[in-house]
Amino acid sequence: MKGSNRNKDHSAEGEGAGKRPKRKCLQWHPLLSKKLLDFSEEEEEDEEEEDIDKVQLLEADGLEQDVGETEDDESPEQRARRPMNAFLLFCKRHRSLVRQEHPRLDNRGATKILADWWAVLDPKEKQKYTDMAKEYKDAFMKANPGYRWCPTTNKPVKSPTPTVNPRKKLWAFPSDSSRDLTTPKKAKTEEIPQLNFGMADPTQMGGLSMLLLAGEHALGTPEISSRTSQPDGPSKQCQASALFQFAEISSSTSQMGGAEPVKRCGNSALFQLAEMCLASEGMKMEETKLIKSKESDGGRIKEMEKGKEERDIKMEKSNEAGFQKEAEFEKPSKENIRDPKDLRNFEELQMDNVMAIKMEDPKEIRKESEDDQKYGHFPDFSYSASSKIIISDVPSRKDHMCHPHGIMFIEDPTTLNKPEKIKKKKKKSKLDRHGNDKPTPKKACKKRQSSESDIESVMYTIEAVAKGDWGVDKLGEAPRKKVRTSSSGKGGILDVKPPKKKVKSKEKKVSKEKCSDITKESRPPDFLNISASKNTPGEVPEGMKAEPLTPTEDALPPSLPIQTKPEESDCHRKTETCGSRKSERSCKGALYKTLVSEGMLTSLRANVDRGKRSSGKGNSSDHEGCWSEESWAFNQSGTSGSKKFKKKLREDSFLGSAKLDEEFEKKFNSLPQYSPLTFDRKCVSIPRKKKKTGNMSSESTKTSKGPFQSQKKNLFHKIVSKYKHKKEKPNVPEKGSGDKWSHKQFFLDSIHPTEAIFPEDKNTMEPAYKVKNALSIHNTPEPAMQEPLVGSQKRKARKTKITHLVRTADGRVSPAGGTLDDKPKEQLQRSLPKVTEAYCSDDCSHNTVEEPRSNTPEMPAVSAFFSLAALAEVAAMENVHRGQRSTPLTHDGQPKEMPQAPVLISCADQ
DNA sequence: GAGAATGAAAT
DNA sequence: ATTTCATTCTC
Repeated sequence: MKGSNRNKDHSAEGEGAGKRPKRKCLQWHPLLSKKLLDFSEEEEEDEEEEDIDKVQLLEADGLEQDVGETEDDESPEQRARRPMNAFLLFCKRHRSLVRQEHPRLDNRGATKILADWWAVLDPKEKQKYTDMAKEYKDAFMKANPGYRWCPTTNKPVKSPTPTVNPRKKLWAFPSDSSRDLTTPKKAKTEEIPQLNFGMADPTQMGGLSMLLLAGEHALGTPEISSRTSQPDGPSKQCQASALFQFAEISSSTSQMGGAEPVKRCGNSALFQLAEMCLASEGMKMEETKLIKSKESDGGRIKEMEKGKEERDIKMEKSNEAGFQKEAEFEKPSKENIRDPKDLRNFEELQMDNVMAIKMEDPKEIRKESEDDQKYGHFPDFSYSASSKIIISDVPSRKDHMCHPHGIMFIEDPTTLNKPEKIKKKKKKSKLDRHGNDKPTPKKACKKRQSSESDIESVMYTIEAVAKGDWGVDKLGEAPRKKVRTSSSGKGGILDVKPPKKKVKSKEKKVSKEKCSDITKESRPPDFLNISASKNTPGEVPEGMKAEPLTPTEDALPPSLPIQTKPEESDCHRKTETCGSRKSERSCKGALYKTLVSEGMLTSLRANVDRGKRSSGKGNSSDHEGCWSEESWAFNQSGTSGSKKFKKKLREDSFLGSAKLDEEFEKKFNSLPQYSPLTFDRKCVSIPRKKKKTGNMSSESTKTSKGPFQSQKKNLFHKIVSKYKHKKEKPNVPEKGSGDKWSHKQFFLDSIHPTEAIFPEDKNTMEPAYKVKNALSIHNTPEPAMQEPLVGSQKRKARKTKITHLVRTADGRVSPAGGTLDDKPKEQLQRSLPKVTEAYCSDDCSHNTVEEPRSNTPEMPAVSAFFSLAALAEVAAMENVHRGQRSTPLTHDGQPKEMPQAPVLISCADQ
């Protein structure tokens, strides 16, 4: 896609100014863009030359502030993109959902919807995003002290053209220094992998490096900067926010690329990532059953150094593998690259790279041993990062993928080497992990699980957890829940750290004991963990089933701890299965982990109980099934839209930015994601409120202003457009959307929200409604007052007006502006609005805790949690609701029911 | 490339 | 107060 862009860039560069330079603010490195492009399209070689050119260009641009912080190198590049604000984060996270819900809508429409959602979003939830944005911004600023937002006036002439590609999502951009290293060259020279390394390190790492810098600043510890003192870093980092950690990771990676890859690799995150990669690869290999498996094992083995039982076994394999490795070293990477399509190839490449690295830099590795200590601290990060990266790569299939992998590998190798010596310190954890890493292939799981089995497994796991069986230990250790909760409560960032530690410990234990096969299984857990970080719960199963490659990876982020137990059991049972594919067990384990991490477990447990009591399994089973399959898709996407996400991953992957993105994403993913349903309802109800205030303010402002007329025009225009959108929407909200959501989204939502899970997901939509109805109580506390002060008043005004535009039950649209209009609506909604709000899955969780604020007489205030009674009510309501739908208000219009009707209406409105 | 949203920063 | 630009991605 962006090839054209690249061309543009070049031309632009040459031509210079162009039309609009994007302003310096954009940080995008021309190099990166070019490189990326090159990679994708052409070969590595070009990159070098281009890079040079780019550099020059950059220099020219450099005038700007640039930031310099980092080394500069390319000051111009330094400019990173300005950090996203809360709203943007929200958009990024939910856009995919919106799109899914409303495929027809174009981005604009989606954006509008997102804006509506945002407007409706509970302050608490908003705050999460705000915090995240702030955190990121802080980190960013630290990293780039000199960074100016954008010099509005200045228009740096040159910069613009180069920046063109920008849109790719890079979060951060690279610190120059890393880039300077330009490891890429090395890579380029010979093997793709190397190139990848180089590429990845400098450019991609840049963002990370920035983060690192920020972290350093924040911490005040030189360590990071020095990198040498990495060991300290971790601990401090831990203290620091997740972003910082990311930064560290990135830095480590960048360093790798640059000067001393090996050492950095040694660093915790990288190391872990490497391990993860290896493990994952190994897993895949095993799946394939081909030689590859051997290789992977060898890689692992090295990592395993710690010398556990597994290690020994692997050693044997490794010997064999090693053989191949050597052979491949020389060229295999290239070949592999060519074949990128095949995942296998990728894996092989990665393996090769790793091996090569090890071979080359054994010395460094030793040095890194020091770093190993660090690992203990950060393992999680690395995992997540690695896992994500891998995923991205896989999906991409393309050569670009290679880059990321290469990077990853590099890190890994170093780490591997280090571990041997270091073992003493904290390796255990790592080792365990390694063992775990091997997790079975997701695919297998999927197939088997396909439907019932998965569900059963899930149920089983849930039950077990509830009982405290294996789950207990895990749970106890498993911080995930905590994390989740914390994340839900706050930002995901903080949460991240704790879990990591736990994971390691767990991992260690588990890994050892398990069989070699187990090792495979163990791997999945890692994935799970990752997923957990993100959000995706049921990933495993799905990944297993179809296109396991990309999806599976995403789906299964690593969650070490949990895996262990399941794996063991699995081992017993299914060593056989293990060979071919993951055993159900493994899947379960992964699932379990995921659940735990997500915080879903608790809710699931509750649901299960309910299900048993109240209705039959059917629901639960369905639910689970749905979960596994559909959830998976979501997982793939990462929390956000699956498809989109994949695409992104691909792009990112080549950029190398993938890592950064991933890192960022983790946190980003930690952010709650809300189901459309919740928003829809809210939108209906809330808008009004806003309208009141908003209208007032907006109107007043408008009137006061001179531009009023122009605004009017705009308004009109917007209204029209909006109306259009709404047209499309209406369908969605009701059933169509519901169906879509039903499983997938619903689950997703439930995931983040932690607590709020609705037992009867099977029907998804319906249940949700029910629940909502039941919950009705809660509701909109804030909305009333909320005034969208923020932003330009104009915008608000517009928005408010727009929002005002609401459809009445009749279906006609009434301009929102009129407060008067609201009345009728309010009356209708009165009952509803509250309910609707309450229903938001996310909100529900919160709400539940809080209490129903608004009490609508009608709806009994259901306590936050659904009791059986509550469920029953909901069910009843739902039935009623349905009835109404089919035939509007057939019943006597009991006051209570009325609310429901409004709800429907609201949906329609949307 | 425009545009749709919000928000933060800079002017 | 106003202008930029951050993200996303169709048209």
